[in-house]
Amino acid sequence: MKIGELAKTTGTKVETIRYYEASGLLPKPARTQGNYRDYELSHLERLMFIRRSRDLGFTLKSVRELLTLADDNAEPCGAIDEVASAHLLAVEQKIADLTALRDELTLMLQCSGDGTVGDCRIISSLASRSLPKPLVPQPLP
Amino acid sequence: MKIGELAKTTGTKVETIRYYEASGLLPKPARTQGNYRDYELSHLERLMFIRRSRDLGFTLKSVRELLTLADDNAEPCGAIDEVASAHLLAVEQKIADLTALRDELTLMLQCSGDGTVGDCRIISSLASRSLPKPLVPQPLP
DNA sequence: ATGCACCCTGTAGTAACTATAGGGTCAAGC
DNA sequence: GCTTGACCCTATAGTTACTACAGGGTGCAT
Repeated sequence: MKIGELAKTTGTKVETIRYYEASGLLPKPARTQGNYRDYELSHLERLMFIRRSRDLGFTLKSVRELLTLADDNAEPCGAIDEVASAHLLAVEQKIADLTALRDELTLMLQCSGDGTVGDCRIISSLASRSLPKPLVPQPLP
Repeated sequence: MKIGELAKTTGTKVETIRYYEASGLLPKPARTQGNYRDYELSHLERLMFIRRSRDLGFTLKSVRELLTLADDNAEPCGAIDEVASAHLLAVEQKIADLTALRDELTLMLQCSGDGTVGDCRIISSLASRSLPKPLVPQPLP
């Protein structure tokens, strides 16, 4: 299997596959007469694992860890659980952070774009540490 | 005001301030006899604006845009509103993506047992299950 | 024999910093 | 007058996870 086929099958870019090989995530495949990479099923499976882990937001460092653990079939499952749990926690923290951020942005945006920059609430809200005065509906001048 | 003081006041690292100057976000300040940067109040205000925007998740590209718009006091507020709204939308998308991701991770972790890697459900879930859609496609703009 | 799609290596670029190396400045204390 | 230490300077390289060339080789059909 040539690299282009592997790329298409796994939905990965050719350059990315070569990058994974260079960083030691994917073992070097055999080469054809013409120096083309020649992949086996095992490469396909490993690449799928990597892609799926990446889709779930694991860093390459974590993927490397997971692969090492997965390679040792006798290893207790706990270590893997730990990596995954830590990641879940990080994701939950990120969601909390972004939700707080969204709320603040929403508040900031309650001013509509009728006036000019001189009295724009968004700008003043960005300029000062705290949000501007609460929005009170006012008749346009 | 020397760079260290500015850094402390705004909660920014000294290197970051120099980086902002190098990338044109913060105007070059005057220099003292000994070639130290000498900042004014205007620099402090501009840096606060930048930091606050960054805290809200705006990219430096967006911050640059906001600063340009904010500098022109006659500019209608609409353009600023647009930048902020687009960002809010991106944040909301990111939250949705991460939430889906969290659910999948949670599901994956429910299968965790006390066996060994050989029959670890997390590993097999990483190895074979495919996602319906890319969950975390792009970083925030 | 020529076109084309594919493959190769190697390098540099992306975002937004952070971290070093190797030096200069300044005020205080002896 | 000299040293110590805290601060400052520039320039360069490293971080993450790729992506994009440049400049060339291979394989197959026409």
